[in-house]
Amino acid sequence: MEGRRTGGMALMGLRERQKANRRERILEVAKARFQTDGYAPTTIELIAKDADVSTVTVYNYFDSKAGLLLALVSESDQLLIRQLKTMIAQKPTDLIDAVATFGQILRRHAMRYLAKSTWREVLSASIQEGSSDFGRTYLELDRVLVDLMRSMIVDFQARRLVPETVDSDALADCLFSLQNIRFFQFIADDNRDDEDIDSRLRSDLKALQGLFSTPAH
Amino acid sequence: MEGRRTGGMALMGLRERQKANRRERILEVAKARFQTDGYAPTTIELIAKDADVSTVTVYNYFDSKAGLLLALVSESDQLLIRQLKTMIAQKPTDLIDAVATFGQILRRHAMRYLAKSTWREVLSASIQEGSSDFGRTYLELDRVLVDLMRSMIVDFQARRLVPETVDSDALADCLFSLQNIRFFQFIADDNRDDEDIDSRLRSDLKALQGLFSTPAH
DNA sequence: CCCTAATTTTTAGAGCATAAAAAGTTTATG
DNA sequence: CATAAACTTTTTATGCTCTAAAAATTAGGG
Repeated sequence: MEGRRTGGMALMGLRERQKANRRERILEVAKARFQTDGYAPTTIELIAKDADVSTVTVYNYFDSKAGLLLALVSESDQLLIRQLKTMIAQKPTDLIDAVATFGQILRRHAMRYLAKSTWREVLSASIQEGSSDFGRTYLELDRVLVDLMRSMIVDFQARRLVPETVDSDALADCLFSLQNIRFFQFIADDNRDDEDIDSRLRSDLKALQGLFSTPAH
Repeated sequence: MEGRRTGGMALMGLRERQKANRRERILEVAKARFQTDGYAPTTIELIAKDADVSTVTVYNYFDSKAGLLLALVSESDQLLIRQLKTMIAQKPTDLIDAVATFGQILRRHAMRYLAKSTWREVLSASIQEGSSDFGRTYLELDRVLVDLMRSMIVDFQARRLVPETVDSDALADCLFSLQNIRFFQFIADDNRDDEDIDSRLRSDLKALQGLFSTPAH
């Protein structure tokens, strides 16, 4: 999956090495341009010129401008995953807090990497190109994050802080999804800040707790 | 809000009438083309020719191709809202069932209107153009749907089927959001059918019930 | 009936994206 | 080591979305 680290580049033939080089050069200049000039003002032609390739080559590597962006984003996975694992390893005792923190780590990571307007392009593209190669790569990240959420829940269950009768798969998927749609809303609106979404997510969970804590009927 | 019914068209001057006519003509031919030929193959030039205006006029009225699509979608609101109100008026006794039905009505309405691939464009555009005029119009629909969900919850509370201590605003927003992200997933994947999502939504709610029904710790 | 203000059309151009042919390299083979 | 084969990249051409400006049209008031 993540085998694009160039550690073993010496083993590759020249052709492969050049290919990896071009790919990395394109990603590098694209990232720099997107961060400084923004997504829309950065033209493929400019990226191609910076990376010293033709515009068509950029398309050969990344299918589309949005595909290039998605490739860029999925490169930042590792750091995010590490941060989330660290949080889980600290054995939080309150699930609501833990889910809220999970969301917060995601949002802060996202903001450190790209501007909201650029993230709108990412989310937009991930829906549109869900069946293309690059769309799938992005969806893969979601799968990994759900897995992390599940491992966290299983850990809560092991400590008897969550009933063992609960389906951890379903709960992980559900809690991640809830967190994810709040992330969407965070990205969609420039005026929504981190705290805003944090309290929203907490009141979501409080409301659900209130709904189910007194067995209905 | 919904004052674009042309009932009072006789009161308008000729200029206004022509404008309304052009607008409706464009929407009409666009809808027909999107439904028969699909979104991508339908060019603005073709729509303009069908509606007997210039291509630039289409842009004057709807900003973009996606904006035209969003305008089209928000015209189908009324029927959807009526269907949801009918369901709520039937006083369902199980909240989980009711939320699942809510989602089902939404999905079936959507599928009656446009193909999944076209809906992907809609969702994609609604994120991207969240701050533009047409983006706001679409977000407005979400607000109306959350209101419906809230009225349903308040009704449950009046019948003592949901604790009155629960914040109905927060719960409505949360349950709608959960339903909404499952709608997103329904649209994103051509291979996901209605039942698939229905059971997913139900297991979401079951999992949450299981989480909170035994007060943790 | 003419003027003006609003609206549409024309025109030109930038940028994204794709397809096919041409040119250039790398790798494999004798 | 030269040459052929395989693979990439570049060139070239084209279609579409979208914007901006000037030019043409047309409704409505005096």
